[in-house]
Amino acid sequence: MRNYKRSPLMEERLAANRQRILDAARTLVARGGLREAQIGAVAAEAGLSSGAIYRYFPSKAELFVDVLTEAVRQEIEILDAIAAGPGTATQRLTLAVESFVRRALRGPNLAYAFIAEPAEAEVDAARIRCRMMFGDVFKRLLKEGIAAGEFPAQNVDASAACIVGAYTEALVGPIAPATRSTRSQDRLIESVRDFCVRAVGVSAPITPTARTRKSAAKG
Amino acid sequence: MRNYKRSPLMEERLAANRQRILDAARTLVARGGLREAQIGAVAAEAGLSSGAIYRYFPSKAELFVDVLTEAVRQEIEILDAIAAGPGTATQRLTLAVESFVRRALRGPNLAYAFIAEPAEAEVDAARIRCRMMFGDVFKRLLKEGIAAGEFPAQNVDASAACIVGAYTEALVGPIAPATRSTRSQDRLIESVRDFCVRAVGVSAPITPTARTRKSAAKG
Amino acid sequence: MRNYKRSPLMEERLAANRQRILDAARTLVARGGLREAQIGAVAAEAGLSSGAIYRYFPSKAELFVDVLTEAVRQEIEILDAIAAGPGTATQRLTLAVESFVRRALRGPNLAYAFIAEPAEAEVDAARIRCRMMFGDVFKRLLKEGIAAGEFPAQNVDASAACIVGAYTEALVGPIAPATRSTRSQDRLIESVRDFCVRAVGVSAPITPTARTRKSAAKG
Amino acid sequence: MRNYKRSPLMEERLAANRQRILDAARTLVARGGLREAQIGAVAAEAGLSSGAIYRYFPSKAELFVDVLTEAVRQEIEILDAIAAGPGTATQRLTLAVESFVRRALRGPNLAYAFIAEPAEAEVDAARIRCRMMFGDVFKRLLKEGIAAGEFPAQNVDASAACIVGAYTEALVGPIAPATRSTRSQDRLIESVRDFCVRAVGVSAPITPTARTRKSAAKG
DNA sequence: CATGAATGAGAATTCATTCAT
DNA sequence: TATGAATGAATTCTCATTCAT
Repeated sequence: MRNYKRSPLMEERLAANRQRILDAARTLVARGGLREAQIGAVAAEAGLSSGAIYRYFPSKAELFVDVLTEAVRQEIEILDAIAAGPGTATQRLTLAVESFVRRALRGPNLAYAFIAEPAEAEVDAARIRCRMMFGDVFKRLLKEGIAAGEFPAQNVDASAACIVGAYTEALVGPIAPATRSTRSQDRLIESVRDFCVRAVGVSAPITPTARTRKSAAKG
Repeated sequence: MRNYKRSPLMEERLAANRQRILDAARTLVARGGLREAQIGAVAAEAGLSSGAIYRYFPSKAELFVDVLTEAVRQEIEILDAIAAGPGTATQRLTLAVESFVRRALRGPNLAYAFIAEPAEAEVDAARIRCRMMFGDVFKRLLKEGIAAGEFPAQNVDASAACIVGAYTEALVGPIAPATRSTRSQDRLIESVRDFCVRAVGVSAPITPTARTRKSAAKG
Repeated sequence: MRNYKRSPLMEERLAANRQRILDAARTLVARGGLREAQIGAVAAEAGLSSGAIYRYFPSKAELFVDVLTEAVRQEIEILDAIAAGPGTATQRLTLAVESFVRRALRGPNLAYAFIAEPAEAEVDAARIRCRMMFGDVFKRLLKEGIAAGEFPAQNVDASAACIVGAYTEALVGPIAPATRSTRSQDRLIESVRDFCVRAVGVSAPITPTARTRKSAAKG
Repeated sequence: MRNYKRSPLMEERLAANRQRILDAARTLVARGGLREAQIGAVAAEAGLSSGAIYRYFPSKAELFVDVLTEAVRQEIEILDAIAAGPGTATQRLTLAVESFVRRALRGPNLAYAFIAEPAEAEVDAARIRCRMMFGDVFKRLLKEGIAAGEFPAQNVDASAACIVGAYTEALVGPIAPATRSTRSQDRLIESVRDFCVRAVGVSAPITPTARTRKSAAKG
């Protein structure tokens, strides 16, 4: 508790340890869900002792809140970049959904655990907050599109939530097994994307060419 | 030896107990997720001892499989009735989604359990089966609508999953707190319904009047 | 508790029930050991309810004490008859051991459970008493044989216990699997018999012919 | 990461704890059989928490397998040394039995566990193995004695089992209470020893003097 | 600061025994 | 008297958290 002689070197080391713990937790959740991510296992994966975890996080719940928050922040940043980018609202929505879905398919278990798996109340609350953050991105896009006359008037809260729910189900639900060919994954992504775009009221969804996708969507 | 006292009265009492256990489990899951629904808590909620639970269900896992199955069977029946009823595919899809959403907003929020923790393998398997059952109803409707020229060609598996996911999220997600006015609930229901109908490619979703609704949709 | 109108018919019926319970318990112990012989299982096997067991026996422990005692009494009677019968001490010891071993091999699991398997303290105490009863038969024979000059002087308590222990091990121990040919069982019986007879000091054990055996040993 | 504190001191402490657990289990089994030796009781006897047991042993069954194995290994080593030592087969058999019996009479009455309840399958299997190991020592001695013409031809499997059974009964049976004078213990030991030696066919068992015993038998 | 052994509060499940019907 | 549903204490094992080294 007393800050005696905390050199920059030590500071760095501590930050590195903290990150290692977060990474370890994330890895384990992705591998086997929260159920498998016990403190002891996280510590082992991080190359630390279980006691050490409590130097960096006050409890298991707070650790996983941080893991979740960190994981989601990256996604949000990417979505925000797309939403703030060039193009019509329709184009940006299309890209955003596609990017979101595509990235989620890469680490399905992490997405699964954090989107769907309940945990302690604290973690659960964080999960809800994260879903809201995702929804907000889409909500902003919807508002813009409606203002621009691209989409019909609608309950943007509901539509945003529906978008998040739609791809979540399509990804973690029964039709989304982990072992799929790239091609079939592509088709799934496109299907979900088109579903969402149609849902907001675009009668003829655009289908970006590969080139368009490459240049605009990083995810 | 002789069935001295296997009276209809007792028979009734047993059935009532079984139902009380199922209801208690359902209530607890709705309240705090599977995590909070321990055998002891379920027993207390049902007004029985924990040992008694095992007279009616061989294990915790099987109890919750039954809870899920029972809850879902009711919904599926109603959805099936609507899907098999009169009207265009568009009309029936509209009604089905609306009915589904409306019912879920009532009563304990069991929908939550559908995306809940993978818990024991047995429960998880049941969860997946249930989601697929829901999806199948919508899938059939979609196929009919496409055949009838009402909806554009699309990946019906993905679209069905998206519909299930969309309303699930809208119900259990951040925008669906239990304490809302009837009016705002109605608006939410209509928003989700319209989202889904648009999503399958109907450019101008119908908005059934209250009278139409009353006469056709029971949920 | 009050003896109101206990007809002879009822009396008979109660005795029959009691015996059925004892038989059921014995059967179950023989089948799977005390571990498998729960009150509920005994009741089912006896065609009664578990509550009924407590009309006839005050507790599980006392039931099994009775089962044990009854099972052992039969054996003791047979052994006593042999011991009190004709022939030299050596001949009678030979027959007694052989009879004992032979009968035990018929229901190996019952013998096993009651000779070897510990249980509640009460049952355990009864088990000890039974072993002593067996030992006493041999002890008497030993004393007679020593008095007659057939056996050398020895600690008859120890020798009697050793005889009981010797065949117990040979029967329930690793070399006594249940599935054996009659012939190999016969050889085992003879080996144990000869071991015991030699052990008490008979230098050249007799080997009774089949005829001798048939006529003298009932077991 | 770095093994900061894996000091020899801690290493020692862990080994001591492990041994304390084994000793505690052994004590409890000797006192009241496997039935009384629950994890909680073992932990208390060892001065640890029940959770700590699982740091040293993966399950209750494996703990007791280890208890049995450890107890038996010591005995087998001593018996083997005697069997491989100098002297005629008769002399060595005499010493082996005596040593075995003598040691069993000391210390906690673990011999009991050798005929104890089939408990978990794992423990049971270990129990059978241990009995066979004891039997094998005697079997080898018997074979040598027969080859040397000291003992008559006989079923060495049965005889070996009988020897193990004889002293087991004499030790754990009704005639062997723990509270006896040294003198009466000595007499019991000699009686059992002579019984076994006679049993394998030695007509005039030797009775080693105290001096012979001291010099040859350590147990 | 790091370690990991130890803790101990649960959690699911079993089963002898009781008691209302 | 017989029934068998209900009880609840007991048991094994888990794992987040603490703390002596």
